[in-house]
Amino acid sequence: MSIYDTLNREQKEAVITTEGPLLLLAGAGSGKTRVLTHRIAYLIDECGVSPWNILAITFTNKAAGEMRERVDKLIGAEAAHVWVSTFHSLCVRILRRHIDLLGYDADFTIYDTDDQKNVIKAVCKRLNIDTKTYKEKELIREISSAKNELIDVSGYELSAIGDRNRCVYASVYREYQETLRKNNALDFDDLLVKTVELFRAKQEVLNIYQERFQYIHVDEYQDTNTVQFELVHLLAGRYRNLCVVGDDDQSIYKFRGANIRNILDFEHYFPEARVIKLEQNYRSTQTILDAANAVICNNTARKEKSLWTAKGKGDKVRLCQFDSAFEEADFIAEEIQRKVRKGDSYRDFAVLYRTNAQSRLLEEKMIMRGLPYTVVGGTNFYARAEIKDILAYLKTIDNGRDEVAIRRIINIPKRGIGAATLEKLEDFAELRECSLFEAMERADEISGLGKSSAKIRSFVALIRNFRKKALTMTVAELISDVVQSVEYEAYLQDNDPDSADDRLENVDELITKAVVYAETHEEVTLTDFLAEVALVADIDKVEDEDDRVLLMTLHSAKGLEFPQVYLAGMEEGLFPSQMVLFSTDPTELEEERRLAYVGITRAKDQLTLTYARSRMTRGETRYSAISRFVREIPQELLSDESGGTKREDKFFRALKDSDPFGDLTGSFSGSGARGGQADGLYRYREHSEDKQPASGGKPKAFVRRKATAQADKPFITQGIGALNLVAGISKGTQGIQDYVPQFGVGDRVSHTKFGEGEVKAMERVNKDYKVTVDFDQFGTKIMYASFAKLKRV
DNA sequence: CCTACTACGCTTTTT
DNA sequence: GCGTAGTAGG
Repeated sequence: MSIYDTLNREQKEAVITTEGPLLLLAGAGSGKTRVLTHRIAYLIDECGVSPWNILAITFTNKAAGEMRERVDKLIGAEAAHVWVSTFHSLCVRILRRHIDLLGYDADFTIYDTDDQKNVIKAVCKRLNIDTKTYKEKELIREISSAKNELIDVSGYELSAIGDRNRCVYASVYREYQETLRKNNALDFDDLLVKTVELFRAKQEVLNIYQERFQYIHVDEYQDTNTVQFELVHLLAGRYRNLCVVGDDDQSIYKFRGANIRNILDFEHYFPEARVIKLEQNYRSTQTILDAANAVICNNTARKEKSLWTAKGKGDKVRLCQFDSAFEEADFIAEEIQRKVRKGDSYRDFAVLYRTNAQSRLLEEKMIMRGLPYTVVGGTNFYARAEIKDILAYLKTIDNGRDEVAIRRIINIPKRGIGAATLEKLEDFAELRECSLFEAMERADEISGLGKSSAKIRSFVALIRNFRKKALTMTVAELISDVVQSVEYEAYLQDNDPDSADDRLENVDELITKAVVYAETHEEVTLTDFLAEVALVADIDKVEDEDDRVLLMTLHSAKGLEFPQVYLAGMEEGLFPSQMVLFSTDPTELEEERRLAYVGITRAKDQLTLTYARSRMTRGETRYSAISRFVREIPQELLSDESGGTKREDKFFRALKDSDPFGDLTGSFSGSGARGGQADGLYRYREHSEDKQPASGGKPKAFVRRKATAQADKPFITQGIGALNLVAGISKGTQGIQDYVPQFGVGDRVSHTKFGEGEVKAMERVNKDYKVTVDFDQFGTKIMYASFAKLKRV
């Protein structure tokens, strides 16, 4: 009995086809990760390949982590030498070693979208470009797609000749790229582009990695873009042992430059390629698969395949219609609550939706019923203002050339260095061709600074002092020191007392992350930590052990599976989105349909499609027809269980209706006219024009409670009183976490890092608990319940 | 230089 | 409806 006996015939074949290019068309739930991990095991155990020579590339850290774990389990300690990595972190590792050959320093910083926007803003100002006509977002997108297509500045300029608009883009692209270089920074796209540049320019470097990575695996190949394709192509150029795994039906990242042709034309690029299809699905019931197949077969650009399962038919796909999104959300929360009472677990459920904005209503209803849930996505932890502030300090300490970072913190907390002073510094820096920080160091050479001069001096001294400390302190200690030295807590309190506690917790969590990072990595440098932090996605942090309902976008859900799935907001104009409906490019609708396919195939046992006839979007109530994707599912696979709202007749009439938009929406004119009713959907203003004056401070914020409770123990009895319903989560933050302590003084609790201990004291601090725990091994620690994830034992 | 108010734009998806 | 960015006034 070997580990390979559990594989089916196609899977086995994929595992033993180790030499040459291999395209693995792996349908949803067909066990592709199993195949990949077994293939790696086979290479090592049966073919005598050194783990050192194996590379596996994924898109997310989470996927990389999972694969790493499974490979470890399969082959043990040796697996540590297999390189399992995301595209971006692979590139970071390579660039840290060789980027000096391209004229950057090895300690380059990585810019996220927020940083990019700041650079673009400064660039536009410098070039006198009106950001009203040329939107920053638009500019970023244009530059990003150019990079994804491996078009460099000169290439872009060439292609822009004769086109005024594109000439403006070209000038921004050039200036942007020069700014990044000056700041010794790379954006996400650069990480890939520069690696390709490096390989193309330096054959000797490419040789190293071609020799190193003799067997290359790429997961989610359908989502690769041109740069990634080129990167893989270059790496596999010598040995051509390239195994790519993907499903063209799950290609959903075109907006990010993913090129579906990479998978569709694989055999064209590699004529000697073997192609193996994995069509047996181990996840879903036949009914769910039939529904998925029925939807996806409306697409034209795809490789023919058909999923089947040995599982039975299972329940029908349920359709639930509601009058409003409010009722829809309430139904979902109510039903989950009911099912959990009957014995299901929270973690059995996922609610998937098209846009992040939809999470709001759902969250509210979950809170009202006390269901523990996690929202994946939305604002990334590392994109929060307080985290970015601290990271900007670290970046300034680490890389003095990072102007974006300096500008962010130069006056945070307020130290009297305002726009005017900053401008003088910048002028000086430009004149003397030095960095902004150098200009600050030479502040006494700049005339007209007046009192600011002393303030700048003390800022410079502050940063220098941090740099000195950074040599001996751990990252975590350095963060604490920064927070204390600049009196960041007081700054948060002054700025917005309501959110200060939450924000401080986030800062504490950052410290925790630094500690964990140091524990799990050897010889941690500040540079490493900052890079790690820059490349973390939200989905990476979802912990499987947590028993909570997951709310997320369809995009985030890819690769996951749940016994029971709700697809909410199945409406024309929402899903498929309006943008797509108005696009002249029919492939966009196909991408949207693939998204539907991804959503449907997440469900193992039960799939529920919900649809609201009216929905508030951007302050307007919109009425829409049922999604065409629902209509593409054969009626015999559906059952209407609207949970009490008896509307079957009308509902099915709408479904059967030959008018593609049913009787529920108004005229649909694709005339291209904007606004009003011309987009085919009835709209009207819900609110009277004479709004209440915004006196009395803030508009009534959504009532959010940063707590949940077990369904059978309502939160009130947990000691979190009704007062806590008052808005806890403030601007910019999201991701409501469960922290109702399920323990009290005297209880034994366990902590992920510190092990077990006894609760010595608990103190209410605003919306949180400060818990004092005496740990068996680590002594007494005081921590906030909200993020310590203490569990009673 | 900082604060408070207004106006705008946003919502498709994110490594 | 909400958050951000920009502007006017202190």
